[in-house]
Amino acid sequence: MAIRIPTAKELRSIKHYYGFKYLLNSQTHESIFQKLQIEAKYKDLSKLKVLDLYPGPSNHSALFVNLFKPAQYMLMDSRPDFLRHIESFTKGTSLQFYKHDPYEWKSYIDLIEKDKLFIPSIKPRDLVHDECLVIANLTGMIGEGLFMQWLACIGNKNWLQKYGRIRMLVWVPESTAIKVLAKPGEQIRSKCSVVADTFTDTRLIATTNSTSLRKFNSKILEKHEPILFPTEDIWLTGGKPISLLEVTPKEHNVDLDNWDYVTKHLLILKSTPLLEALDSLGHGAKDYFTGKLDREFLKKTAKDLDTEEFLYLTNLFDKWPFKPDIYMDFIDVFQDND
Amino acid sequence: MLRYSRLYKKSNPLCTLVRTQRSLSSVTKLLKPATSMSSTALGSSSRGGDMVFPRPPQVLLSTKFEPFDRSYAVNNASESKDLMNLWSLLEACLHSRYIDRAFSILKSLYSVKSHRSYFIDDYNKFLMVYADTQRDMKELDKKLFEDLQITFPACEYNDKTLAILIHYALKYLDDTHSITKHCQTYFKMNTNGVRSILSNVEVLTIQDYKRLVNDFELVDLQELPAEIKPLVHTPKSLSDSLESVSTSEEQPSSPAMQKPSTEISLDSDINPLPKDVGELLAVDTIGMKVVRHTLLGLSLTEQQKEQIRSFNFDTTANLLNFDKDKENIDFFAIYKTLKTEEEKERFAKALDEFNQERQHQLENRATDAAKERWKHDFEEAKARGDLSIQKKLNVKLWEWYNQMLPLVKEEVSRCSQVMENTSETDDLNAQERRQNKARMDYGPYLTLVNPEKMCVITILELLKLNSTGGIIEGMRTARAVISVGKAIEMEFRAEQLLKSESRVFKDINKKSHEFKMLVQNARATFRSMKIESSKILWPQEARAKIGSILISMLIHVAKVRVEGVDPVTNEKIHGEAPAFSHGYQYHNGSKLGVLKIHRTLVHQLNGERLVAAVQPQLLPMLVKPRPWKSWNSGGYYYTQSSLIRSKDSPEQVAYLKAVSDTGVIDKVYQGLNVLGETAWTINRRVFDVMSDVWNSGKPFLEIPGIQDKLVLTPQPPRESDPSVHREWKLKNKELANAFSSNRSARCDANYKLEIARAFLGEKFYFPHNLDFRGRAYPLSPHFNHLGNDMSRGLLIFWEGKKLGPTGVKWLKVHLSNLFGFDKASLEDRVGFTESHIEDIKDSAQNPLDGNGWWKQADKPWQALATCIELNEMLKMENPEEYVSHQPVHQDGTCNGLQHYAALGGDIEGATQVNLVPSDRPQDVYSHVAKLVVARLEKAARNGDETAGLLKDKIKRKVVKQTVMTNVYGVTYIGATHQIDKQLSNVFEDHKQSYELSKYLTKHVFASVRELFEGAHLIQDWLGECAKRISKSIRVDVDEKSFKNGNKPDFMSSVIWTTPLGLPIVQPYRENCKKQVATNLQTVFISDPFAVNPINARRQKAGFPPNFIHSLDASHMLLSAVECGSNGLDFAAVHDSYWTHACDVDKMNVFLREQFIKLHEVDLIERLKNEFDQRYKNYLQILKIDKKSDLARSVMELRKQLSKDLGRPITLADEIYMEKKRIQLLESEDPEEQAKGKSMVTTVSIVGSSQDNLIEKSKDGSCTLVLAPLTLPQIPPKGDFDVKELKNSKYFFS
DNA sequence: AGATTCTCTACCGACAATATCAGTATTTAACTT
DNA sequence: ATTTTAAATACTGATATAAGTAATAGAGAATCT
Repeated sequence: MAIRIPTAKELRSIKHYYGFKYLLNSQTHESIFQKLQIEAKYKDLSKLKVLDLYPGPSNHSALFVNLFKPAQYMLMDSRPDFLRHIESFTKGTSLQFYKHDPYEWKSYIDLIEKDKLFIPSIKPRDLVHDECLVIANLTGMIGEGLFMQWLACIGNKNWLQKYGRIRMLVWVPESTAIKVLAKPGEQIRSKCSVVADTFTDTRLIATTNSTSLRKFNSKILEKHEPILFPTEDIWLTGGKPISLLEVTPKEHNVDLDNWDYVTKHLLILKSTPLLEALDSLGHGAKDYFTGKLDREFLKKTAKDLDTEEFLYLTNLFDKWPFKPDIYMDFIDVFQDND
Repeated sequence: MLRYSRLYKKSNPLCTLVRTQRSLSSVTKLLKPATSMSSTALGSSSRGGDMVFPRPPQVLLSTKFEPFDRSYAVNNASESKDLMNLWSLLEACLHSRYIDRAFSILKSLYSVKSHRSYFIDDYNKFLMVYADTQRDMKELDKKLFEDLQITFPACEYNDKTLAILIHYALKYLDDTHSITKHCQTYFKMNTNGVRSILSNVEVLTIQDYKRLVNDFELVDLQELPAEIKPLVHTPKSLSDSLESVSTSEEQPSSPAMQKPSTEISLDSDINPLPKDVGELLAVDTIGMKVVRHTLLGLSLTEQQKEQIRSFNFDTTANLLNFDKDKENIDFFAIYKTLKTEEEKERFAKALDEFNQERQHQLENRATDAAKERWKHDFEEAKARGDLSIQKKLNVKLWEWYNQMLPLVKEEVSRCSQVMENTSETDDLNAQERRQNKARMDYGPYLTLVNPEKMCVITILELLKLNSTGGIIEGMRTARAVISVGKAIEMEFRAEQLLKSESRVFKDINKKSHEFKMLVQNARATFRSMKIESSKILWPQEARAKIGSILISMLIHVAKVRVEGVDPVTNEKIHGEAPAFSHGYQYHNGSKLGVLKIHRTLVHQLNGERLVAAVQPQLLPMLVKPRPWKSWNSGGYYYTQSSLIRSKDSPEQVAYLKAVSDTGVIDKVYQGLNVLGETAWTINRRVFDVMSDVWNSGKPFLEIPGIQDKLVLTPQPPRESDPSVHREWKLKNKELANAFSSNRSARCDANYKLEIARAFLGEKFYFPHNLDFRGRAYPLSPHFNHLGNDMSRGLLIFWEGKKLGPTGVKWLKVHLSNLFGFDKASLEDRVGFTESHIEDIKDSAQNPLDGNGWWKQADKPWQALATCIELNEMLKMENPEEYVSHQPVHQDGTCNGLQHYAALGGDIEGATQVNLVPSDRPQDVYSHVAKLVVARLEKAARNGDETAGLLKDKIKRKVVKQTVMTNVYGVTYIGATHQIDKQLSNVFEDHKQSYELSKYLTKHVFASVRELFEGAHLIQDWLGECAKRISKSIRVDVDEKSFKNGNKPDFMSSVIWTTPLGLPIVQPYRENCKKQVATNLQTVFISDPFAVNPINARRQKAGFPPNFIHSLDASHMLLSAVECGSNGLDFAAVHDSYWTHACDVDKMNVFLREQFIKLHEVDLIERLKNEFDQRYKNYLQILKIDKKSDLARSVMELRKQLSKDLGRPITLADEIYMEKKRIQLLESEDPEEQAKGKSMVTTVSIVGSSQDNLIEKSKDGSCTLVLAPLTLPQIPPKGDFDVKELKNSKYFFS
């Protein structure tokens, strides 16, 4: 039996959205799922476990269950204003609800290891996990930060990603999507797009049809052909546009600490030729690197570099006998004790 | 020249200046005429006798917002900012002799109309330099004529201009006739009398005066300034030596001539010193012989005499003893052994003479001294053939210095070329052209100090900043560049002062003591004048720029040997790496520029003693500080400091300058001078103990132990849970934090000990200045009597006084107080000490090996010092005969509340803070605790469980901090945290203790409020006033700040005058920082000249405590003056007053008298009057009920007006109209006055309404209206009469 | 006009974000009359 | 030589940065709709 999809009417009582935005148009959701080719990616839907984080109104959740009937569909949220709503509409359905804060790492440990309510199977890393899917909405204020941390988790292979390369469908603010999808050479190319490039295949599935659409990398738009939906479909109206990303983890073997240090520092001076920018890596970095790299390459800037080039530099950095202590790379906040 | 001005235009504020002119003039036109405001001053100031409360000077009460005083008489923020920059640049260009550019800057200055009347000052500066380079009188006359007639027609010469002409006439003309003719003409041209011309001692030299008086007889001796007179005309007894002296320039080292009247045998070893040091030194070396002679003439032991004989009095070689193994003369020990007053006096004089010279050296030759040390160590190492890989630090520094120097010289010469436009401009690429353009900006500043010094300064500054700003092995770039820039500026000022001083006094030699004193006196006057004249500070931007240039050069050359591991072969390899490296770090997503110091260098620095980094300019002074005479003249001799530490607020400075010379703040000067005149020395016994502890490297009391390098915990495996990673990061941050706070604590202690060591046996003084509320602070950082227990324990008075009967008692009380046993009666405190006589003896005799009783004290080091003193005293047959040097403290019991209680007249409150005589001291904290308990019990009886849970837990300690901070306006949430800190010791559960804290805080607040009812009403009143003032609008508000047709920016800060006449301006404004490009990176700095919108929140929160602090500061200074004039040595830490044990009773009487005197006047009423005057005609925005009649009539008028205007009326329009109305009302013309009276504006409607308008009717729709600013009524005062204080012995105890 | 979202959070001494780019303003040059 | 126009440069303001919101939570102001 199909689960009733919450209507806009019953959401009216919810006042606080904590800055979160949700797409409420079921039709669009349906075409999104279609585009995602869920059945193709998860051959055995009866084994599929879905973890839905910050589901909010949860109408996409209901739709998903109705469409694909996965083995398990777990919602996780803890925002007071949504609790009542989620509780009431999941009652008597196959949707499960875990009342914990998806922001907390501990919530996942509790869910999986303590309460054992949602147990992802462990899958080898040579393939994408085909029995587990994460759906999340990170359009709130803390969203971008959390998203970046999740991406880092893919790199680290920890958190949920320790069970295998678990695919994630994440709603993010459009600005975040633009950033993450930036390619080498672009102005907004930044650490997070390098992270996304290095550890994931990220596709733009759907996005708001807004004027800022042009800020996306045009090639990406062409290639991904995202579904466009009007601003009016977003609940709470009048807000900023949002986008849906499909994040598919890649297998990798990156020297993370050094890589992190190198990319972070180089991208500070992202439009400065490497010849100069490299010097900020440590005492005498310029001398070392100029001896190891050819002139043409040194004319490039950090924002032009692709994944491979960053990895190459990381490797060089690691081999540098006089490299600085990368673990001292933080600031000791001044605190008064009186 | 045209070319210059073109270039100049390109890169300088001139263009913006000219641009803004148009929009400006429209604003200026609207300003009230200058005359209208001075009439608003409070009555006529009948100043009689001992006026403690002088009327504030008129300028302070002007309703017109004047961010700058007369020379800054500009009322547009951006314009004044440009002016400051232009001045700074002019000064720099003149010093570097870029005449043409200077002239073009003059032209831009001239174009600023509002500045026109002061333009001549700038021109005079130019003229002096011009004359110096021109060397021809005819040219000079011609130039002046041209300039004043044609180029600057609106500018008129003044007496200083004439003085300049006279000076150069005397210099360049050689025949008597033409000199006489010229000078006569000039004198005739005077604008304010011949005397006024002659008063320009910074222009005319002693030689000039002599020639004018003696040779040409153009002026009478009586016309000369008082300080100069004796130098020109010397009394008979001195004329002989003077005669020989004045010719000594021609015959520099003829031994016969230098034989002075005193009978010191003069060896012929008068070393001619390097030319640039000036002739003064050579002579002073002889002076030092006099010192030695005088000292030897005292009745000393043979050993002491031998010490003195072998002591090198050459100050260039023997400044302060920073050498650990060397023992300087212990002047203090000698002084103590002297028996007669006469001998002491002679000794003091000789020492003072010696110290005068040393002070001079200390302030001036600091950087050279550092350089010499490096060189010395280098050469020593070279001689030993020991230039090994692990070089001594100083050897490295010397090498860096030598490599850096040519680079700096090169850059300086490039700058000069650019400035003089001699560089090839054609075949330059874009990069170089841009660089040259940048040189136009910083060039003038970079060429001011010689390259050698700049190198040394750069190196020293960077080393000093090691591990600051939260960077583990390095520093923040922004801090570094500005520090270096500032240091260069400081050096420049000192150098400049020294140079011009020796210019003026170069013709003088001095031999006899009396004559020397005269010269000294004249020099001091000269210095004051000179310092005042250089009021211009370098813009922050310029500092950052030159700082970055120098630092990047150092980065370029400074290399260290480093060790690394080849990752492939795993072999150790050696190499060379830059010692400094520029990079970035992130903090919460913000970038931060960082200058890293290489680890090997950091390790080396940690091993070194910190001698190298002690800023020698800002040490305690060896001679009495220069007395404060005006806002920027006082304190150190060559290092400029200002009376108040203004927080980058030109407004503060302007108000200060306005009163600086009017005499109204003389009491402030006097008070500060008393503080500065207190002579100190180091307590050697305590120092020895500390030194032992320090060298052991172990932690002891507040001295942390030596620590090895920072070891971070290893990273957990990558795949562990994110929370584990987070833990790891936090842990490391904690480790780093502990490490660096330990490091900085040890550094701090190290500084203190090093300075103390250097001053062992010396007599020294602390120059003071004020924070913006008027509280006094010593200028020397690191080590002073405001420091921690350690600093205080090291300090004793230089002068000793016999204890006498009361002294013995007070010394005992003092010890008891230091142990925290200070809530008992004085008798009991004496009892406390007497019951520990054995402990005291043990502590004094075996401080480290004994029982260590002293370590249990609240303030152990001071307790140790007092134990030692008591022990010595007890050795005396008659303890009362003991000569004590120990300062004894008298602390106000919650001084802020004392002032509040006096203001509010709370009887109960006054009793609790000891304003009322009592046989035991009252403890306000315990009392509040009691009140809280009473409340809780009552609540518990009514069935409040929370109260029941808490009622037994309320101790003094729980409420203490909150009661204390209550005066500072602690918020509910802040107090909750404080209490939670205490309660969490009792209650395990975090949540519970926080809940309880929230509950308890309410009761504590209520109790305090109950106890100090009147005080709190006043606190609220002050807050409300501050709020309204900071949200008020001046009628001639800057039109630009009406951004969106809405409210304008609020610009008025809270300003008041302390009882001592010191104007206080709260500096809290929004900080508008901007990015400024430098060589290394951009830095984010605020422009100190900018006038930004008010930060109303801080204004409001800050005013009550600041006002109270301004009162306690006044009280302290008044007490200081009183003590000073009664011969007491006096020192103070805000609300803790110190003097000799025997004088405590006297001091207590004085300070109570002064407190009464302070509060006899109704200070609150006085404040309100001042506010009413100052903020007269200011407007405020009110919310009134839309349906009220008043609102209706305002709306009516608005509708009418907007119909006339043909567009909707804005707030700006309303303000403009009101401005017009006020202008008319204040007009001289009766017709206009009448017009004003009949004029109706929205404001006048609201103003004339008798209703109480204050924000009523929250419900119902409201409308915003403009109203004249009104302040709330003063709350009623309680019945406490401050006169009761007279006999309250526990007021300060 | 009314709700929502920032911002602080006890005073003073005291101590600090930066790279990059789009868009606009101003200057310089290039060109025409 | 002067005026006009285009290109170049300078200046300003906006935005992104990293990636646990440090431990805490309520009042008051600023901003948005």
